[in-house]
Amino acid sequence: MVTVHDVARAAGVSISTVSRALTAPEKVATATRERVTAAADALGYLPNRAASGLRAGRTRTVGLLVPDLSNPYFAAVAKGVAQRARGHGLGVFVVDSEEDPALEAELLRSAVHQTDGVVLCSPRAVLEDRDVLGTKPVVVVNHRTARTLSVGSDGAGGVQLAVEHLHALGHRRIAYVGGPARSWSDGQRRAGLTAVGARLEGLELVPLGPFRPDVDGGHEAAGVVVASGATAVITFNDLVAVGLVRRAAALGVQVPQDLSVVSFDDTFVATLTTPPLTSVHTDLRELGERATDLLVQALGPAPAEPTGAPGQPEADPADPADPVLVPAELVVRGSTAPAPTPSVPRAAASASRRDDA
Amino acid sequence: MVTVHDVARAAGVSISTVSRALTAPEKVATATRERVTAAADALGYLPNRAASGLRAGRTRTVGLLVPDLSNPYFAAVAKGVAQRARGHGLGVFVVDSEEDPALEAELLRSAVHQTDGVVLCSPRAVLEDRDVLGTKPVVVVNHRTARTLSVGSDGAGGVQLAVEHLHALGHRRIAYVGGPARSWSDGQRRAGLTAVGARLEGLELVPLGPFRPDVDGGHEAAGVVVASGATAVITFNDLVAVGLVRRAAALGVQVPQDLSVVSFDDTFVATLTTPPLTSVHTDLRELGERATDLLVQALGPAPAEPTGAPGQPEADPADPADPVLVPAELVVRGSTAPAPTPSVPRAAASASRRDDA
DNA sequence: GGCACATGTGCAAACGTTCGCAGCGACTGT
DNA sequence: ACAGTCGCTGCGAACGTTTGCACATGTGCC
Repeated sequence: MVTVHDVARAAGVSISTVSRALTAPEKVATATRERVTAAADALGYLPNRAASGLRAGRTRTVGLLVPDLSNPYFAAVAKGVAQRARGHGLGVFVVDSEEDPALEAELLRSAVHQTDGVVLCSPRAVLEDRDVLGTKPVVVVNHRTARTLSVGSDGAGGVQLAVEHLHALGHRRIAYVGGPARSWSDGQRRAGLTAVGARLEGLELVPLGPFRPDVDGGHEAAGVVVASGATAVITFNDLVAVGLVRRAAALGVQVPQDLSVVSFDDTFVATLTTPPLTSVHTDLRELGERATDLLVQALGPAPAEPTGAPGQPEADPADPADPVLVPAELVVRGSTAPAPTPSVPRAAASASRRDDA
Repeated sequence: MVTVHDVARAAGVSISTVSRALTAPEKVATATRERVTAAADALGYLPNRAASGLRAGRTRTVGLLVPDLSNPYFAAVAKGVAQRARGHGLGVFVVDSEEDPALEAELLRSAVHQTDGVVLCSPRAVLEDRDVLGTKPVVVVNHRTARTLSVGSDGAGGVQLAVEHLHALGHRRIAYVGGPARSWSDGQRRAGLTAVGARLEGLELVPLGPFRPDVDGGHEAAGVVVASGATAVITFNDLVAVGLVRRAAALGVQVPQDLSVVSFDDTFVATLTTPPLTSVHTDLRELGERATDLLVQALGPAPAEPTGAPGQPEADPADPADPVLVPAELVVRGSTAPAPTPSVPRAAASASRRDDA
């Protein structure tokens, strides 16, 4: 193993100079620096992370805690984190909590302990562990907490895009198939729903659920949606849409002729179904990237703060508890179509109401 | 931050004893050990990974290098690795090479340097870096090299299952839509193809390709497959099958009435299509787990070998260069059906030939 | 020409842990 | 009863790096 000593000997300087030449190049004369760097990569020197972490107090490693690494959603976020971390010269320590809240709490604690900060994805446990959260910066994805920074996708905005799209196609009665009750994302979307409901007149919005966020949940939702009399439906994610479309077909309801469907997430599943799904797209890689950027910013210039508030972004006037939102965009595919003609009278009624406004 | 010193003080022993009580419990008297462990988790002590890694020479961390973390295939393998590593008390340092061979080589080098060993998934680069490979154990997934341990899915066995299934349905002319030319997996499958071709008589096997291992590759393959006159086709993976089924339908060839399709991998994509795909399933989580087990075994009891062969599993008579194979199983769904009747004469012909044998 | 000052470099002390070595008591065999 | 042994524990030195401090040299100013 080649160490600073070897490089120092080769370059004819002391180990301090080597260390400085590589970590704080401006503190060293240009000629010396070049000699050092030349020697370093001639010998193939790579600094020992353990040693530097030990002395400097920061490990140049971030933790990434997800409920399920094999879930394409988290996998995409993880990729964003990994990519950005590498850009910042940070390593990624990845942990899978297996959807278990108790395990998650334990792993969070250990992850925080051996990294400089953690990106916590869609936490399943309520995080109240003050001593864990106080010590190092933690960025939470798809969740809001008073004590940490957070990022999330703009579910409210996404819902509004979806509703506007359906409205433009003439739909006036639109159902929403909700996800897990305690989910922040679901809350965001329901909030967006009421917001757009207040804005666009003559619209009847039918929030349903909670349903499980998978194909089976879609199966269960299908009956309720059909019974609701809605001509269009927005689903919590792609998988729910898949289940819903399939079961609806079994009930004799064709998509998109009889029922328009807009899903959330726009994973590649959306492109595989027949018809392909119109979906609210969020760039999950970007979600991971933004989370990492936020974390890096919180790590900031402070080399090692033993305690106290994690480095506040001083020029940012926004409440740090408000999640940074990654914008949503609507990708229109084959699962949405103009509202079926039988609903024309209803559309006419609502149009007249709109004239009143 | 709570250190061994704090625990030692609380337990009334020296720091050496604390260290031993936690890392080599058998070297310490039972009473003392209990006092130490009690003090340790009363104070919430967690050993500092950097310090222990520095002194002990092993980091208790494994590296995981994948071409694309957001690819569900690798995500599943990654989950297996993460799970098993946790079981062994190891951390996972994850790196995404973004499908770039040059980047992969560089990242491999750095990953090897700061972990105890690396699981390298489906390498895109030829790994010839002797000094990298010599120093720490590396387990390669889906690849065979002379210098490292490896695991892979039993593609040859999988092909044979697929062919037998199709043969039993009366198919006699079966195409194979191959993946990337240099791919180990593709090689395995072609080998399985010739093996089963030699075993079952009256069978015409039509290897095609290489094709890109995605939906577009399937699109391109469709025409060739239809032109080949095969009544059944085996595809390199699910996505290829999706593309193939879709384009075949456009050409007026219905699956499974006119053409039976068996895909590889059995990701959840296989369940989402219409018809759902008959697919050769490999437990990817298990692939990751086996890789990790192999790595742990190579890490073995040896605390820190500076150089030389990575600890050989002494009781294992098999050539360590032979990949450990994870078995494949066939999951039968809707994309396979009895061979269309026009091929009956051919089936009869081959049946008569079989009588000869 | 001497003084303050900036700039570049080296020395040595940490960081928290592990582990070789030695000491110390208790137990065993003769 | 005494030497030898063994089980348990503490001392202190590493591991490779960073960084405060001191020192040497060169530069500008009055």
